[in-house]
Amino acid sequence: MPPDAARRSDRSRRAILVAALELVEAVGYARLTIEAVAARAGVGKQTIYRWWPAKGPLLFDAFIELVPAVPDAVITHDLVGDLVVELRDAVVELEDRRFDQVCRALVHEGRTDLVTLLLMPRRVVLEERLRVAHRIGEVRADADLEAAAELLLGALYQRWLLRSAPLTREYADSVVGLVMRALRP
Amino acid sequence: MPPDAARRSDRSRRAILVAALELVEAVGYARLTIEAVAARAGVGKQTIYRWWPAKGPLLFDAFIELVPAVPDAVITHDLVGDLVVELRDAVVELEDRRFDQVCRALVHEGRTDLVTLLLMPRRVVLEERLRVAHRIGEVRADADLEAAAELLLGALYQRWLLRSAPLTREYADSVVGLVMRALRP
Amino acid sequence: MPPDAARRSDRSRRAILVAALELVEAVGYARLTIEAVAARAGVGKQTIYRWWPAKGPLLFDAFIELVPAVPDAVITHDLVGDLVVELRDAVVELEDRRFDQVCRALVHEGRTDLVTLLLMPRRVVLEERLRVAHRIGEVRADADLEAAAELLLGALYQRWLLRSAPLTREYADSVVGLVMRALRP
Amino acid sequence: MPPDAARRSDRSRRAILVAALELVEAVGYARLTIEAVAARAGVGKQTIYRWWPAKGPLLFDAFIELVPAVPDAVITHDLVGDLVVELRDAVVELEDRRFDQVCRALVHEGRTDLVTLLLMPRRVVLEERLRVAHRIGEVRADADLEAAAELLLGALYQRWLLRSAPLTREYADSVVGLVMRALRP
DNA sequence: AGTTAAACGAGACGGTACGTCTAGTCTTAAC
DNA sequence: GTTAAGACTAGACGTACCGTCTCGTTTAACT
Repeated sequence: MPPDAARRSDRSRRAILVAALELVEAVGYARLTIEAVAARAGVGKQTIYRWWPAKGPLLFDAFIELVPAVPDAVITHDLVGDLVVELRDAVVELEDRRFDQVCRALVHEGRTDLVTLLLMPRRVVLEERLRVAHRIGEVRADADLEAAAELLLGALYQRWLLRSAPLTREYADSVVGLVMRALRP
Repeated sequence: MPPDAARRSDRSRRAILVAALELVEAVGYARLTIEAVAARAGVGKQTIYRWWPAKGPLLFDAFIELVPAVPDAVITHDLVGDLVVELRDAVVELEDRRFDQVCRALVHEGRTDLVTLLLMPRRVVLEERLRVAHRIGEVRADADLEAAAELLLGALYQRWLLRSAPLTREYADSVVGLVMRALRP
Repeated sequence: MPPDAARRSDRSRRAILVAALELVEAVGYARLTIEAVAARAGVGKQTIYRWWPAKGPLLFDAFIELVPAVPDAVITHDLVGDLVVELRDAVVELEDRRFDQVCRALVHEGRTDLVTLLLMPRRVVLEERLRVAHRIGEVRADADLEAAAELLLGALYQRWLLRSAPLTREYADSVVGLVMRALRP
Repeated sequence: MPPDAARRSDRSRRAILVAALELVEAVGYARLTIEAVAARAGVGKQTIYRWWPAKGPLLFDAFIELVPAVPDAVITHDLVGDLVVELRDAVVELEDRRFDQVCRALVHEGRTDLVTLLLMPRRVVLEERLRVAHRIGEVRADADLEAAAELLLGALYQRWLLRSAPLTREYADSVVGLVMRALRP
């Protein structure tokens, strides 16, 4: 029989998500065990296995539920400034241990769906901002805005994942500078 | 006592590396166990633990030893063409299951040193090519070549790791196009 | 609060007892679970736990209620014949899978009270028959009839429980023969 | 691969047997878990599972190894006295908590083979004593000595297993008295 | 050539965590 | 307003690997 979501104990569900998030922050994803989550949540292991197929989705839910979502970017008259703000914000997010641990793990497990849900909002915001700029001629008419947004964030994400160099705010600035050169009319 | 490399059995060493590479290709990094490698190589577990501290370095060695290195890029008079060739080559490399599995795992384990050894050569080649172009004025005098090279590859690496979209040759081309706009005088 | 027997659903009660007996016959006592009984009876587990403290008493009730009691032994003028009939009857009872499973389990759980209720009747019948024989001098005046009855049945019960040898009718006969030698004047 | 008995750690083996016996005495067979045995013995669970298929055989080995075997009965000129001594001895054995728990459990699990190994020695001794008596005419020529030995012990075993009445020394005496009446010429 | 010390194959060991199972209790939706 | 359904806590189950630790057996360098 499949579990009956209607009868689900919200108390247990929340306790599990909280415990999972606390533990992933404390010991990291790799050393986090379902047994420890169950123990800390005061919950039977089966209750976790009943509702989540694996560590990854569990932590995804924990993150989604308990960590506040990124606010929409404000759109001012300063394109470069707005992009810089947005990228710096992304850097801050990547420095959050919980986001870092959960997201890395999902990447590693190939949970593209979940990774996308975590990362996509930033792309959307970036594209929206570029589209506004595009409409008023601040950006080349034939520019591929999607590709540009991907490039902006991709630069950060690559450094973040590969740890090839520190993820500084200056780096974010320089990426914006470089890409803007390619976008300007 | 530290192990005495002089007496090391080359037969066992090679058998281990071959077994490791075959297994990582067959079952992936996560499901690969030292026990399985030892069994397949016809070797005692201790012989592996004696010479490698962990799965990661073992597979790194296996990859380095058994997979042919990428040849240096030729430098022609066609800058865009050369960059495109190099990026397409990188895509081919990322599509090799063994490279993919080993490299992803090293990324995930934070073995930045080893990852760098695997990925850096491409950056170096790219920078060299850009430097030649810079010298002859094909590229803006004030361009940050390091950043540009990182951006070019970063675009690929991010898609590769995040699996956010397919890693096509067309994508490589479009990245070169975009970045070149930022580099031209 | 204690369960209120007045409100008890007789329908559920009977369904539970029937299911329990069918299951114990089908899978044996050890593999019988309360969960399975509840499922087969179309009853909630709690309804079982409300009225029975454990598997043992439940099966005891099931047995008592649904399996016909042993009839009183007929008393003829043939003492040895009567004893033999009675012991052979006991052997038949022990070969009933339901009796065997339930009774063994109760023995193992140390439910002496319930075991006694199941086995005592045979002892009583045997003692009665011996007492008649005693009265008419067929049995030694100073014989301990209780001990004799216990010995007669004990021989069977020990073989039954220990499975040290097959429980045949011949064995029953030989036991009667041996004990009768001790009882005759 | 089957375990290699030659490399077996005697230290662990003994620690396991000791722990098992202590635990079965402390908590009884049913509540004894392999996990607890492993923990108390300071041993990995796998080391138990490697060498024993189940709780039953483990405890059998523990009992056989650590509890002194019953000495052979002395044969004096006093038949009744010798039988009484032997039966009283059996009662003492049955009162040993470890023997009781282990043996009951083996009975319940239907491990007739192991039960036989535990109980048979007493039968053999009894039969030997009766055979001596038979040879010198203390016992009827046509007596079935096997059946007599079984009856003597069966009386005890049945009371022991059924707990139908206390297992006293007086009871042992009275059983000897009754059976002897059947055996005397 | 004989000695000897290290690496070797094998695999048992103490552990950790897995994912599954059953017991017995507690909760909820529906009749 | 009782009951079926079933989710819950608890914890043992038996398995898979971990990384360490002997065992005897090669193997190769130094007498």
